[in-house]
Amino acid sequence: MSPELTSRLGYLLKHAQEQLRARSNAALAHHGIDGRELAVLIVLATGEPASQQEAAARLGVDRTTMVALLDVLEHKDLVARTPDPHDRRRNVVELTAAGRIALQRGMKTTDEVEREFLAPLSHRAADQFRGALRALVVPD
Amino acid sequence: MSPELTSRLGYLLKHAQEQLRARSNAALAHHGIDGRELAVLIVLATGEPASQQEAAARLGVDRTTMVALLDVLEHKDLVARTPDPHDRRRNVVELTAAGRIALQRGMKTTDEVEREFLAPLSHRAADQFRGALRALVVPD
DNA sequence: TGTGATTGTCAGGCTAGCTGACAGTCAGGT
DNA sequence: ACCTGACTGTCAGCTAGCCTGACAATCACA
Repeated sequence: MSPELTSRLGYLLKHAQEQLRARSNAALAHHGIDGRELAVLIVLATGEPASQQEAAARLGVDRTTMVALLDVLEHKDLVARTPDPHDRRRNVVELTAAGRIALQRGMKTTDEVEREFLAPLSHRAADQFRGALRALVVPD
Repeated sequence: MSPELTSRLGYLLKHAQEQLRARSNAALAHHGIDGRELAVLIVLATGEPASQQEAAARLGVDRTTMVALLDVLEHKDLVARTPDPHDRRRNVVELTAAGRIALQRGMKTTDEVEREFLAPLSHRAADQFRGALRALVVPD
């Protein structure tokens, strides 16, 4: 392994992300969802019922991307789109009962995957790593 | 921002990677290369002259991906492919003089970008973050 | 009323990466 | 010397993920 490369942040972040993504998706496959879909379920479960655009903004994706994401989740009966009576341009997107179950199981699964992924670090180092990442990503 | 989401490792890693990638590419654009291409230059500069396949392995990409990457870099006159006299199946890939200059400038630029990216962390926390990432990604 | 903004949707394009095939070349056994 | 199998670079074609630009329906407000 090239020593120069493994000290470049870009390389390390890319490969860390890719590796965690692969492991998460493999584990989540048993529940019939992937990491991106689980993230949508999480967003929809927190806070008030959201329009598609609000959900997209919270997740940090484009609203046109959210359309396809919800198409899949709706087809799996994990979320439901209903027209907002107060603003007929909007859809209110909510978890179904099956969606809430998938959310719980998915979170448990990815918790376990994260723990294994961070296993090379001490408990303390893992916490610091998480904190540093959050400080870098979450504004202010 | 959804509090649940910002404590998921997958979300944080993905957005950290994406943000650093965008900043690096913006800064590197002045030198006519992007982050992926710089990574190839780094790989080629470290260790002995490599075949395309060795370079691909060191970089962690597929050999078919390396073909396209080198096509671009060769067209920019930053690398040169020459047939290996000891094994005519192989190409020996090396940096040109312009490639070495681009490498130096690119590394300097991304060093600066990395520093800005890690600015929210203390010097000490940034070092620990780097170390943790390396421990997670680099095998053994 | 009507003018501009907003929402969900879709078509099309782009990037990055993979798989599978191919010709050319090498190595080892017979 | 030959043959079989493995390896190298290359290309075509596919997929996933994401974006831009357009559109109709709807809203807000002068």
